[in-house]
Amino acid sequence: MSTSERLIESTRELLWERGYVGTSPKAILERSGAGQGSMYHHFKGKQDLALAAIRRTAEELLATAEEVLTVPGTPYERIEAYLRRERDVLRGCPIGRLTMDPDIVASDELRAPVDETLDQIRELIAGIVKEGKEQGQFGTQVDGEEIAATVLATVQGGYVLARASGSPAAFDTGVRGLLSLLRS
Amino acid sequence: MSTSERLIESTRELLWERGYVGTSPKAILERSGAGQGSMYHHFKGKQDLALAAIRRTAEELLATAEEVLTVPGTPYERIEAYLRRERDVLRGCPIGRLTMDPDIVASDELRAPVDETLDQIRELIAGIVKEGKEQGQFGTQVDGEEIAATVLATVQGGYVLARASGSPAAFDTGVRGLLSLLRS
DNA sequence: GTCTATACGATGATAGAC
DNA sequence: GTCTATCATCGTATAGAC
Repeated sequence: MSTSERLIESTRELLWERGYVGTSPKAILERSGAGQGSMYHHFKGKQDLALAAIRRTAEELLATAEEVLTVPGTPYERIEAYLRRERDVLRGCPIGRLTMDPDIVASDELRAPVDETLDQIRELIAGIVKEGKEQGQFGTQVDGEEIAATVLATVQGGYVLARASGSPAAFDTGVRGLLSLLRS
Repeated sequence: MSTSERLIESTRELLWERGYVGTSPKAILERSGAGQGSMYHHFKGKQDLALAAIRRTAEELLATAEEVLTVPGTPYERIEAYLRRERDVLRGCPIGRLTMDPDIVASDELRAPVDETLDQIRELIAGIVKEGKEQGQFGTQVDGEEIAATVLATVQGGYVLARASGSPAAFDTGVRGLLSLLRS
């Protein structure tokens, strides 16, 4: 792996573990094994490197979501697949966690990939719900965009509850609750 | 207000805005107007002061939740009151955001008030859902604990979506979706 | 492309005078 | 109780040699 690749991958890990404010260039250098000079040769600075890392993580997350949401099955089953997909719950969402970082939210450039990714996943889910409504699987009173936001929020909030309690159980409980409502 | 009070209040604000890793003793001193010596006289250090601040914020959040969840009305209406209560959505949850802070999650002492608060709110909601089931307002297939986790997760995740997009709208959309499911 | 040197303010705290 | 001084380390770079 090239030095620039190692820098990006190490930054991705650290951003996931410690967020943007909690990640120092020094920590990135130590983890990647790169030297000071290399980092500032390949990237303009911390923010520039973080941007590359976030963009890659965002792409990956979207790809995973697309994959899971297009498994064969009914609309309900595809949403269930998304909600129940394997996750490292206690690590939190590598994209969603960034929204709690003051420096990310303060920068339009850093926030953009976060916003776009969540938005695209939301649209995917909204389309599936719409399909389910047309097939009569969901009631006509439900709205695709709204349910999509609820599904995404349940996942993002599930991470919060799980990390608060130190156990993935709370995430699963919230998901089961939402699925029971989607079935009724 | 006493110096110690001003220190705690300033820390509460900064923890809400910037989290634990993003908050420096220096910033606290500047905001509170206190001097270095005062801070280390009243508190053992950053963590000790943060603990006092978090405990107070936790108490306040629980009190607000209790108040809203006991408004007169049906179980559905009380949960709706909780979901729709006035919030400074873009600021995020002063307690929930702490779960994305690596130093908070790494310390049992700092994490405890966060965990307990969310847990108590969850129990309050679970009790209300149970009541609603007994009154036949919710289907018998729904589980109080599960729905309570879903409600809390929708709120916590709503903050994430709102902050990602830079607008409170996503929070409201997720809430409306959940309410539509709870009605059906 | 990578390395070392250098810089300067911030971080988180201790010591001791008042 | 509060103030100022001092401290070692970290954070975030820039400069220039190799």
